[in-house]
Amino acid sequence: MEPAAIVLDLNQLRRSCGSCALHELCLPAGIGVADLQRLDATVKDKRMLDRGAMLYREGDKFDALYVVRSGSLKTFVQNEAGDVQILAFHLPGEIIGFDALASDRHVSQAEALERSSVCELPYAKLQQVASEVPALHRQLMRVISREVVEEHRHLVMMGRQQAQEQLATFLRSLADRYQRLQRDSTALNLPMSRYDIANYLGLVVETVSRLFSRMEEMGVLEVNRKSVRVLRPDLLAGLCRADAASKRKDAG
Amino acid sequence: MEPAAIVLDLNQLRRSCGSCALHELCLPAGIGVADLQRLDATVKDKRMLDRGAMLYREGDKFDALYVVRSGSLKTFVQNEAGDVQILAFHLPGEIIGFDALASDRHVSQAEALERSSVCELPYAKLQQVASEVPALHRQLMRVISREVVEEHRHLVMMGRQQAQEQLATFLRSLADRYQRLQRDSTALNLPMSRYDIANYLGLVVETVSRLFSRMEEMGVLEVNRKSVRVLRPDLLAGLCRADAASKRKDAG
DNA sequence: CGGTATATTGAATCGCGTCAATCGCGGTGG
DNA sequence: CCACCGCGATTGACGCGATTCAATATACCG
Repeated sequence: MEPAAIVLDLNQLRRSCGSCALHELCLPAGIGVADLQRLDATVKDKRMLDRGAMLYREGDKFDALYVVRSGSLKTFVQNEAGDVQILAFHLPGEIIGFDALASDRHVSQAEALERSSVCELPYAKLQQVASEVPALHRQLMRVISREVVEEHRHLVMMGRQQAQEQLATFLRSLADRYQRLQRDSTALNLPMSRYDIANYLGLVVETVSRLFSRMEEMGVLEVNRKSVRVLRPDLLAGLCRADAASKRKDAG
Repeated sequence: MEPAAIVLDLNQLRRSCGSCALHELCLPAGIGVADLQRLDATVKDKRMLDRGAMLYREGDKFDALYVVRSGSLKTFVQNEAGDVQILAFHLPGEIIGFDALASDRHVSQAEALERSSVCELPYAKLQQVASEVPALHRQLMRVISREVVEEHRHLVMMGRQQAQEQLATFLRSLADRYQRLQRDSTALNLPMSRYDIANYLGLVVETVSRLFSRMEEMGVLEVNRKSVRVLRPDLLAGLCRADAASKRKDAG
């Protein structure tokens, strides 16, 4: 698959979960030191992905979950006609692949947005360790549940917000995750294209482009292609809320 | 909480998972007979809910999952301003409450759409049994994963389809679930209001109403308030697909 | 340096939301 | 049993926001 040189690099890069910088964001969170070693043993060597490389495709047999270690990925579904809907963008520390648990086959696809690395967690091994380490099981369930909650946010964004609110919400969620990663949450780097952003929000690319321009005029952002500086986080937060009653309050 | 007479009824109605009609759709699916008894022991008495009654609210402490036994519920999130987004409608055999696993508190709400009954699965007990019955664990993971996949469908519907396609897709998904329940999938009974349907799809109630009328004119449906007859399932299926390239094919 | 994909901007169109009026069903009380 | 009331549902007229179509600008990559 990859040149031998790169494979060697990977082996060098191999680290234990215990010493990983993402430790607290990742599966090990809340797991004791002793059990950590057992989890550690299940992690296969990291995989490097070039920009545009697929981590898994729809229909692929499910055999592992993946933790984003560096870089970023997008996950999406695609129908027969080729239409794509992006489900999420994934930053370091985030775990992907849960869609396949139901049917043993992936029903979505994962693609690297830039050169990225992931830790592979073979599910059979993971399950075995989890059966002996209850804390790991709880943690696994928590992580899936977080994904469910995150999708709720996506649904609210698409269903109740208008375009500008959506983009503001998207940027804020990105900023929040930057903060968790100890990055400067006002200096966002957008690894995905405008098309990706538009697709994720259920809009067309022109609308997204116009909104970036408008927010720049308003003095909220400073946009420069993939680099976005948040000049006024307070204003950005304000743009997320629909002040007027949006569409419907309570469906009694 | 409830009158004593009703509580007595509940005790009478108490059935084991093994003899439940929903057996194959519910948590027990794929669990051996021996283990079934252990699962069975964790199920608390059923709860009856009148139309409009809340099963849980946002912020409630998480202590159980629930299986819809009869009737139907809606789950939704609500922001500070009171805006509601309906996440899903739940028919018999479906399990709800997974949103709370992440934080030990519910982040969504569940309300009965009609007089309904649910089986309560206290999570502490469930976890204990699951730790001794690996098959149950796998099944639990599968069920959550199904929820993730179902939300993907909801996202695609909202993000890529226009109003008429959305309503058609909604009706078809309902018909599919009717079929699983061995009900006549061409005679749909909509327990939720037009407001609920509109909210679920990210539309306003007038649009939904107009679409029902239009589909009736087209000869696809026969609509009578809450009762909808599907006259032409083939046409309905056709309405789900956006023939034209909808917004964006591949976000490469 | 040229070719191509990505991004921005403008003008015209249209689908859906908003506002408003009416209908029809279900529950209630006289 | 019927008149009344109230809420959910339907229908029409109108306006706005987002898409569509089209042109141009800018970055990226060989």
